Amino acid sequence: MANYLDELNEVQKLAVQATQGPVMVIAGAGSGKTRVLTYRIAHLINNGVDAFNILALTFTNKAAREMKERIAKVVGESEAKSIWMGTFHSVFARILRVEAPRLGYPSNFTIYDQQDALSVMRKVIKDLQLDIDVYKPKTLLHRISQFKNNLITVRAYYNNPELMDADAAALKPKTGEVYQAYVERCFKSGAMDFDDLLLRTNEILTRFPEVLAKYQERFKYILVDEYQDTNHSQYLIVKALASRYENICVVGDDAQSIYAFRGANIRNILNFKKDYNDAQSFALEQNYRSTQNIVNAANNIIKNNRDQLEKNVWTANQEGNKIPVYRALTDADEARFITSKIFELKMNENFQEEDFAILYRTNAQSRALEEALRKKNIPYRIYGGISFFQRKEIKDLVSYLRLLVNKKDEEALLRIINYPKRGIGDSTIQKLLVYADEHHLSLFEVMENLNQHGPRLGVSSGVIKKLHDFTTMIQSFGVLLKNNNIYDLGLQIAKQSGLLNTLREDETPEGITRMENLQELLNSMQGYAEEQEQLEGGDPSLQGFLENIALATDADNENEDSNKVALMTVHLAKGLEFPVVFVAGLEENLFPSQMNLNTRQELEEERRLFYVALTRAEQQAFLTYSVSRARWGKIIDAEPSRFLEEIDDKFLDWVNPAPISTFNNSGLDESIFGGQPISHFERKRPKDFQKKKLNLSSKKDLKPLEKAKIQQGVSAHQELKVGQKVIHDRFGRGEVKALSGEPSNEKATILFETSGEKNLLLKFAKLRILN
DNA sequence: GTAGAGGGTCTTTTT
DNA sequence: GACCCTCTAC
Repeated sequence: MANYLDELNEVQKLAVQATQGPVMVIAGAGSGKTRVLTYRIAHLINNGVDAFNILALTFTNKAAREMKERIAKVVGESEAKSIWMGTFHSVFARILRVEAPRLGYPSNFTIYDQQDALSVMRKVIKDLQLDIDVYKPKTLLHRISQFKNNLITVRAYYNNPELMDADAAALKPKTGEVYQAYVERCFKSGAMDFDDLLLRTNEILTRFPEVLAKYQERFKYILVDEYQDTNHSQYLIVKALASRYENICVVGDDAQSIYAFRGANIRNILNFKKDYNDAQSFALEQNYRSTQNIVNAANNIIKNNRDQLEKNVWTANQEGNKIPVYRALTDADEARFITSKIFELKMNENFQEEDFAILYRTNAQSRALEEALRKKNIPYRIYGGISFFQRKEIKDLVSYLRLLVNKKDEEALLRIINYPKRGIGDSTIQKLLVYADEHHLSLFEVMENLNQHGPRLGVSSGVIKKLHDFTTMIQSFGVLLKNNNIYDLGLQIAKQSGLLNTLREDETPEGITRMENLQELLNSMQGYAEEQEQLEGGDPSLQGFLENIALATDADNENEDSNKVALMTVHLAKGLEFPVVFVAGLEENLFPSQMNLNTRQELEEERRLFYVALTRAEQQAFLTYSVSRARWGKIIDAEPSRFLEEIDDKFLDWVNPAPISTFNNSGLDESIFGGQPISHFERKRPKDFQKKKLNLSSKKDLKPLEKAKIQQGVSAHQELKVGQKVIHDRFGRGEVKALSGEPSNEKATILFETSGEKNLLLKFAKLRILN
């Protein structure tokens, strides 16, 4: 147990041993960051620091859990348990359970997720009678999130002419009113959204010095992982808590800051030394994860960014293979390539499914990949997307539970008041809402006192009865809550509310899945209760369970140790590593995203994202792009990502630069650009062509021309002649027997030596001509 | 009060 | 192609 220091290199060791005062660790990709954090905490404890005085903030729940396990191995289970370790959101939610009443929130406040927040926002905009096309709920929610993350409260907003002018200029002069109404509505429901968890923590630490002092004393040693991704609100919390003892250690990598859209401020890490003059800093530069080729290629990419701290990531690992770059014709083709590579590597090199990850920029890209994986019977798991707890059937049952914990939770109530159907329709609900508002009551308070309020609602006695029945049912669940564990409670609610029956009636495959999901939720309730009961200081309560799932992410779902290919966005892959990584969809407007091309900062973030993607790979990386892709249900053209050209060709292996049957897109008027036929040249010297083309693409004004070349450059008619010998990836050698079809849809009849005669669509068949 | 059809919008990433 | 909203018919 004492020899953990021997497992560290010199710099790592110094970072672990510098226990006092502010410390910054800049940790390059794969440089053993987690190891340093883990051993640093262990080292603190071994040197007499009370585990109880340590606060460690991580980016995901999973990271916290894993670190805790590793620490337990060094210092023992019971010590490790006392450390406060978790995400900002979960740690401060826990603190707010105690402290939030100071701000008028109930201690059993609900945590509104994105869906809830969106739904509140829609109602707010409707209430204020604003044009929903101008006041877009999502946009406003994002704007308000920015306000909150910068500690701009409603009042601060109204005191800030610049912000108000900006919103007025954006034709949204009522933004302040929306903000205010949104905040009030959440408050009335006893609910906090994600940003509130940080904002309200800040508010409490600022307004109540005695509370601040309490937590400063408690958290004498603070560690923050992924510091480059903290936002201003998080930054201020850390700063306040650390200001007494200044035993703060931040770990991160500016090159991996990828959450600006969520308010992350890369300046926090860039300016750490200004915040703490006497800060020691350490740079971990040796990469233990990846091959030289991967590390070098990644360095090629990131050096194009202007805003960054000096560092030189290197590795002593073996050189490794070059990184294949595959040019696909369609997204399906891309998926096919990836899956066949997986298949091949599994067969030939003894890889397991779990050794592979397929990373992409947007969740929507998973579809084509899934289809291809299913076709080849390769087990996979998708991370992210719609998480389990966001599913309708799950949220329905959870809403019953939420209402039990917090009767003011309006989102929950409105979701279930008429689901399953019990004849309480929109007009009734509207009347209830208006009445509750006028009398400053919550909806449920009105419903609990129907004797008093019922006659004044202006609804029929039949409806009153229905409302009464619903209220009685909820109250009876409240009784169950007192006498049962949460699993039994959940089961009873599912039965008595009619949810279970409604789902059972639906015998479609989707319906059956929903049923299974509900069962899964109940299982997880049981699992949670059992686990927490065994845990010292555990919280087996319903409230604890709800908080847990509100802040859970998909990646946290430790779904047994199944052997599956992982599919996820690059964002989700941060902090993970895989022997073989595919980065798919390396196309302009996709990666980098078209939304992030407006400023240098945005583009640099996309570049960091690509850097993160590539550095996930240990032994082998593959990069793929497609010249056409289905988006918005339409097929659109695509050009290779500018990031590909940023990597030196000596690290890359262009797999199939120019198949003769180029995708021929008819959407663009080819006559505009004219066209010298360049196809001949392309085919003979594919690599040069690639290079040239990519270089061209960096010059903006040449883009249209370059595009035109891709589209009409290599017409199959120019290339293919009857009698020509060709080779096909799957069918092998053959001879062209006939050509037919429109220019955009040409077909060739080819007699293959082994597979017989085939009729192939040239835009999909990858043929090479044999001379 | 409900169900189903049709039409418009949207997707970049997430605690 | 998914989702949400609105409209229409019962």
